[in-house]
Amino acid sequence: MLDRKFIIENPDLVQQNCRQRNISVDIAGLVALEHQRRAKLTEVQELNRQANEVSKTIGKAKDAQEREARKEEGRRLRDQKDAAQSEHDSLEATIVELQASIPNMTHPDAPVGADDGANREIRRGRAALPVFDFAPLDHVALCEKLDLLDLEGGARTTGHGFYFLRNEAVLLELALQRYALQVLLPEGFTPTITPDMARDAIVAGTGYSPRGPETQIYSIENSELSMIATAEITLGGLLAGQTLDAQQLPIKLCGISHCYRTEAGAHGRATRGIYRVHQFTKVEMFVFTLPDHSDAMLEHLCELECRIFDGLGIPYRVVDTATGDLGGPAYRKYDLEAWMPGRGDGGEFGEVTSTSNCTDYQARRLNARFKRAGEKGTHFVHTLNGTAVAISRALIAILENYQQADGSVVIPEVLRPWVGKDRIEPRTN
RNA sequence: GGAUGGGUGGCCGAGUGGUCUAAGGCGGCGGUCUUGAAAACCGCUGUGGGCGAAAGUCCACCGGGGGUUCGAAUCCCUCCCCAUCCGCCA
Repeated sequence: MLDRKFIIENPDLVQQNCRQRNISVDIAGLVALEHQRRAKLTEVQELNRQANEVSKTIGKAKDAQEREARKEEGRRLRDQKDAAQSEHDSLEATIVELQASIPNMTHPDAPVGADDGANREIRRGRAALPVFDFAPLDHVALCEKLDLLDLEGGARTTGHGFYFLRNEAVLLELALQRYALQVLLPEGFTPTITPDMARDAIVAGTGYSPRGPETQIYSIENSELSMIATAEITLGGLLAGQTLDAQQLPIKLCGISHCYRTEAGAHGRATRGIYRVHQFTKVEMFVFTLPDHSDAMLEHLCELECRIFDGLGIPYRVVDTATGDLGGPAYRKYDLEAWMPGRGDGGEFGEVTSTSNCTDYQARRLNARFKRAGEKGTHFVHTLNGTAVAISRALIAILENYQQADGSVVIPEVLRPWVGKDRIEPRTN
């Protein structure tokens, strides 16, 4: 959520930002409503003040008759106040709804454009695109040969979009988690395993809608809990409502969780295999910083993501996400797209990680603040999140890039200590 | 899941319908005194918001939400959390 004062004071900037981000919001209308609301608030406060004054005189009233007269006056004032208050509250509700639909402001260097076609490639990974002297398979075919994945079983027990991992796929999942931690722990991240469910209020505070037709989130019936779509939700929620000392920042967490996504509205873009699934495991970085430090921290998170994929030896490109393609909370976002030889016709890049600087947009809704010693008042922290490893997609990239002519898949060197072998051989039985 | 007791400012803790404008203490900040420090003494002390050029002033906030009342930290409902005991359980 943007700061309301900022919106009121900079309506043109905000309106222009909305246009660039493909969001239609009537900022002038919001400003007019806010002025009405403030006038109403002043009225409420004045009535409240008068009513409080009357109440104080009742205890000191001389006799029963005066007491009754004062009570009557108090009742009258409170009724007036309640009426004004409910007018105020409905204005407030309208404004909040509008305000929540306004996306974050945008980094001046982010490419301007309507959709992902305007995303700007800013970097390539160290590994070159693989050259195969045979026709490379996609991960579904590879998994079948190597007995790594049971999509039918997933569909039977749970539904389309769920899967069983088997054999070396399981070892790879665990190895990827350990590898990600190995890279992140020396960087000062606190390893964390978070709940896979969160209160709806926390889900909403992080910027996701827990319920409703458009939701990406599974919710638990007869409860106020939802399955998390990313550990960003629980890690961000961890400091909801807290006020930190400035010296405690930055707080760098890396959280391991399962992620559950309904993928509502994505059925038209259904993809083969485990590229788009309802459940996967992810190691997520989440950082709370001082406002001055969030730009540099975003670069750092991006650099860590690159380090992880360079270490895996997977070719990738980094794109600076265009204004029209940014999610609401992001001020700037870098996506890391890995080369997936089995995707599309002769290989395509597919998104494997994403890192965003949400500035104070998420913190405002979460009410996560910091305080500088000796200074009056508090400020909102900045929050950033970034994928260290989303297992299902990393798995696709590894299997497809490391496949060999004989149908085997070589294990990336950095994972071998945890997988315990160099290569996944086709099953012969 | 059941029973009981709790949740009050940065912290401890008093407060069962109206001088609560939340006692008292600790901590912190400023001052007096001192060569310096300590002690002692004096003053200050949270968050959000409205109006105002400012000084200031007003409103809200005692775990969250709702209710009763002219008036709620205090009474009622509900939810959350903590502690202890019991049951169940990997």
